[in-house]
Amino acid sequence: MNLIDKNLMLDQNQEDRAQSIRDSLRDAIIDRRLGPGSKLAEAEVGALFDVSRTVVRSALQMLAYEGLVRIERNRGAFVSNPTPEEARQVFDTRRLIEPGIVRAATVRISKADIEDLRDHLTLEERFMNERGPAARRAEIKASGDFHLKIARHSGNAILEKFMDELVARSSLVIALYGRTGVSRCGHSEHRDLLDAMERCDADRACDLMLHHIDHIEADLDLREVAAMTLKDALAT
Amino acid sequence: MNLIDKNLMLDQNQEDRAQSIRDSLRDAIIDRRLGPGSKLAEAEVGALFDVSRTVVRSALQMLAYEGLVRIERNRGAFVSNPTPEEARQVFDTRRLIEPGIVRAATVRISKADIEDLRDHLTLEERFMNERGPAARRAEIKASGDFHLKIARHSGNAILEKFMDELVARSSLVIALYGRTGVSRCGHSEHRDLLDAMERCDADRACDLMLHHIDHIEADLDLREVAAMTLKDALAT
DNA sequence: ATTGGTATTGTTGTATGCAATATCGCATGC
DNA sequence: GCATGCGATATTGCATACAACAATACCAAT
Repeated sequence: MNLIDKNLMLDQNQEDRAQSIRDSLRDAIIDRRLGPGSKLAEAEVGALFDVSRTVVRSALQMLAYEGLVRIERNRGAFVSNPTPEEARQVFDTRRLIEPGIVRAATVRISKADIEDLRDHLTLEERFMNERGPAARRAEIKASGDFHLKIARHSGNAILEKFMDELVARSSLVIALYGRTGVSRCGHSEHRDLLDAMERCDADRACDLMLHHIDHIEADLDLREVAAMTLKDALAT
Repeated sequence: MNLIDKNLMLDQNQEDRAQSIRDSLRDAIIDRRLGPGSKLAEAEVGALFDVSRTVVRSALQMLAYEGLVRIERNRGAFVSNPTPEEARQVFDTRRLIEPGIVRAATVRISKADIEDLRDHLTLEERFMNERGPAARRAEIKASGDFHLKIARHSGNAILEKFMDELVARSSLVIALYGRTGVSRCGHSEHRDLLDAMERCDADRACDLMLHHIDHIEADLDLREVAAMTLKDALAT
């Protein structure tokens, strides 16, 4: 018993600071408090979190690996601005894997977890009915979280990680190319999806998920964005 | 440990050194020159590549992010040894995304690229007919590369990255749980797959890919491995 | 012989210093 | 007025120093 207690204590005490900085930055990017292109200076971030640049660097590299941040040598880290092509790839990938996730989750999810998701939906709807940019951000965040919660019930940690990345990148894409900011129909679609899952109708749930992703993408305006620097233009 | 390719290092003069160290370690893990559980001490790796621990640390963190290395706080980095459950998740995920990759690649691939893949197949077969552990390693590496090359023709960089991770993790899994080391039927299956792609028969290609993945997984012995330390046993 | 405790050694986590590189401001020339 | 060149400034890349922690060796006691 001494062994176990000790291990638990250590686990709780030692929270990884780089990890928590990563999470904070990640949330800020997904919430659009940090827009695409924003500079993330090591010293500045370090001062905010009261850590050295070493730790900040580590956090930035994680974000770079999942594509939320672009690191340019000797220039620093910037919040990514995905091209329309990258945006398409994000949604193509989601179309490929989310139906499988929904199928797995439909089989495994419990009644209690369905209830939890229903609570989440009412939260989404509350944000939907509020006005203002803060509510808009909360709405987008909650909408992504719905997809992540489903992934968490797929029983597959790898798929879960992939979805983390895809949902985060989707948020960036919507920030850049979204027309209405978030599609109006999104939430009734979430509800229909959940209903199908509750009925254990996996085929229907997959179908709804596919159309849902299509609708999210249809709300984007993926024409090449105008203001491109010469440098970026030549980089392609 | 003879991991270093001096020529490669010289090529990368100004390029990102951490990246090239990551690639070298990655190859060594995939090639099983570094077996699951091996300790990767920062100072040791740094001495081999003639860089400071800072750079090594960055490389190790990348590998940890893609699941090839496990970093334990204050203890260091070790080559992962995936559990049977993780192994199943790797193959479940491959079953989910590789058919889509093959479908996309079948549409987009050119005649010349098909030829290139055919050359790759003859290489695989050569390794298959050789004896000895070096040939075995080369065979496994080439087999994974076949899947990666197809992913590279999907036209989707995100899927490509996901496949990089999945193929690397598969190699680890096969190293741990493989019976014959590499399935005998694998290469004729590769050839059949390529034939279907050449005929632009995407449905057939998807089907072949699914069965191919099943066959790889069927060659594994995923019963719980015996020798578990008490510490690991309590960690679950 | 085994357990428990303590000193020693080695390794990792983080901060910081220095060199290399990019960025910005300013002056100069056209 | 605008562009160009140059020096000052700021920021990153990397190595290293030191602190914190874990692993090991060693010794004493039962």
